[in-house]
Amino acid sequence: MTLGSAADLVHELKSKGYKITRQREAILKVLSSDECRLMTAQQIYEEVNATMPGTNFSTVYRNLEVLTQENIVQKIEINRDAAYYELAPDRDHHHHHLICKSCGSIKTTDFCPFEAMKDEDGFMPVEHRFEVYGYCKNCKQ
Amino acid sequence: MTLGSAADLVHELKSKGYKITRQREAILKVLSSDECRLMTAQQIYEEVNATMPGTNFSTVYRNLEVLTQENIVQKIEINRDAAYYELAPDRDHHHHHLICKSCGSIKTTDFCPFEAMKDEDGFMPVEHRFEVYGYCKNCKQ
DNA sequence: CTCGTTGCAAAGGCTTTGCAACGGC
DNA sequence: GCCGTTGCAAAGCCTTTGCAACGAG
Repeated sequence: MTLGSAADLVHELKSKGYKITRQREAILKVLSSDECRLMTAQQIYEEVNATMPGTNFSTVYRNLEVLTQENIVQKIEINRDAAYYELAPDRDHHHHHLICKSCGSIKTTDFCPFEAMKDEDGFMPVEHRFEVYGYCKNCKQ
Repeated sequence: MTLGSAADLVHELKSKGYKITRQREAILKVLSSDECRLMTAQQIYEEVNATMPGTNFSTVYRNLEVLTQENIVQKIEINRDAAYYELAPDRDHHHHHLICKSCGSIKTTDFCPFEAMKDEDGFMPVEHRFEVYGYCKNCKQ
C-alpha cells in the first residue's frame, strides 16, 4: 500500500464511487500533508477553511466519517474533549503515541507491543491502541 | 498498597479531609465490589441508586472526579460514547483490556507492553494505555 | 438530470456548573 | 455552626441529523 498523497487518496475515493468536491479535496490535503498529523476535527476544520473558506463543520465531520469507514483515516479517542484523526496505519507507517501531560504535544513512536503479546484465551485481536502519557523533553524539568 | 475494600477507601478519603456521605460510601462500594469492574458513569449511577435511591447524576460525576484526582479511580476514555471508570492500578492489580468489537464485552489481561518499550528520546513516561480490540470467544465465528 | 454532498440550524448525549438547601464533623 | 456536599436545573461542548439547495459526473 502506497503512502497516501492527497492525489492518490482523491483517486481512491473516486474509484469507490464518491464524488470529488473541493471540500473533500481540501480535507484530504490537510490530512496527508508532510508532517505526521494527529488532529482534532476542530483543527482540520480550521486548516480546511484556510484553503476552502466557508466549509462547514458538518461537512468536515461527515467526510471524516466517510474516510474512517473507508479505512483511509483512523479515529483515535484519547480523551473525551475531542476525537483525533490521522491517516490510517495502512496508509501511513504503523506507530503509537507519546502524549505530554503538560503541554499536550504528541510524538509518535515506532515501538509496537503487539507482537510480544501472548495468545489470550479465545480472544481474536484485530486492532490495538498503545499510548504513553508522560512529559516531553521540554516539560520534564 | 492494599487492594482497596470499600471500607479502606472510605477511611482513606476521610484521612484526606473529605467528608463521608452515604452517597460517597455507596459509590465506593460499587467500584470496589468483587469482580473486576470497568463501568460507565451511567452504570455506576444505576448501581448506586439501588442502595442509595435518589442519588443524583451530578453527585456521581463529582465524586468520580474527586476519586480520580485522589488517584483512587482511573478514568478510561476508550470511546467517545462514555468514559469508563475503574479502581486505579495502584489499588487493583495492573492490567490492560481486551474489548470485543461485536458485543462490547471487556476482558482484562495481565500482559503489559510497558517494560519492553525502549527509551524514547527525551520522553519521560508516567502512564500508559494498552487496549486490544477484536472478537471474543463467543463472537469470533 | 440524478443522486451524492453541502450549509444551516437544531437536536443529541455525556458531562459540567451555579446556586440554594442539606448535613458531616 | 461551618464548610464541604448534594439535588436540581440549566448550560457546555463535541458531534450528529433533517432538510432544502447545490453541483459533480
